[in-house]
Amino acid sequence: MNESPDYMNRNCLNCNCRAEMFNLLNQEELELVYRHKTTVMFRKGETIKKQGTAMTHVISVNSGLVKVYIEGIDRRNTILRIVKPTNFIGGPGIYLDQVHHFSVSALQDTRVCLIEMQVFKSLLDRNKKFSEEFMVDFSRNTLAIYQRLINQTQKEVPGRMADTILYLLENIYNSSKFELHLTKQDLADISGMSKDSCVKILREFQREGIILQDRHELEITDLEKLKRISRLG
DNA sequence: GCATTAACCACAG
DNA sequence: CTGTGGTTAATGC
Repeated sequence: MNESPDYMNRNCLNCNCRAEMFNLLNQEELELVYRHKTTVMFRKGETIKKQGTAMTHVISVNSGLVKVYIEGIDRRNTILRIVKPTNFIGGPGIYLDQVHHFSVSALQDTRVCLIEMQVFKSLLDRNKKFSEEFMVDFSRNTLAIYQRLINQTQKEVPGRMADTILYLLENIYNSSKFELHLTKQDLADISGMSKDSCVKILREFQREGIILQDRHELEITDLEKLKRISRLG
């Protein structure tokens, strides 16, 4: 093995797996990123960042899939978002207290770039367009969390699960049939319900012909009905 | 009260 | 990890 993988040699300038906001940096700025980042491979299940630790880096997801989640009371987790390539993971710690307020772990083998936070901040400081795009990304994520807060507090279990399936369909997999990288516990942690309720409601959806579960594959067979359940709560 | 919902628990595959 | 059934506590007629 004399050859290092392609991504090790590539500088950030030509990289096609960087998060979109980095497109707004010029050559000099991208070289700065290149000098202050490391590219790391994580195996499925590994923890990429741990809630409560010092926030030394921000993350750009190159390949794979990760979950961003809060470790709550009594081993209960709440998944904030699923992040696919090529997206960015920052967080309130950047400007607040330099601490990770959530954990990040790999749902499948995943490659990420870890960019030194001080360098990232200096880029936000010197490049207005870049900083604006960062704000847009941050705001979008915030809005999505607001939406989910409403869904979870004002809908019952079927509506919550319908929302979760629609979220995966529209934001992550973009296909009515996909290999699910999440466990039932993960689905419960996104939907704000117990694992038991999650299993039961998915069975119920299957009985009603809304979805088809086959091992780790999930197919949505009646999208209209799913949307109706989401609407009615 | 009574019915429904969903979490909790124990346990089997 | 996934699925099932019984129990229980909260909520809404």
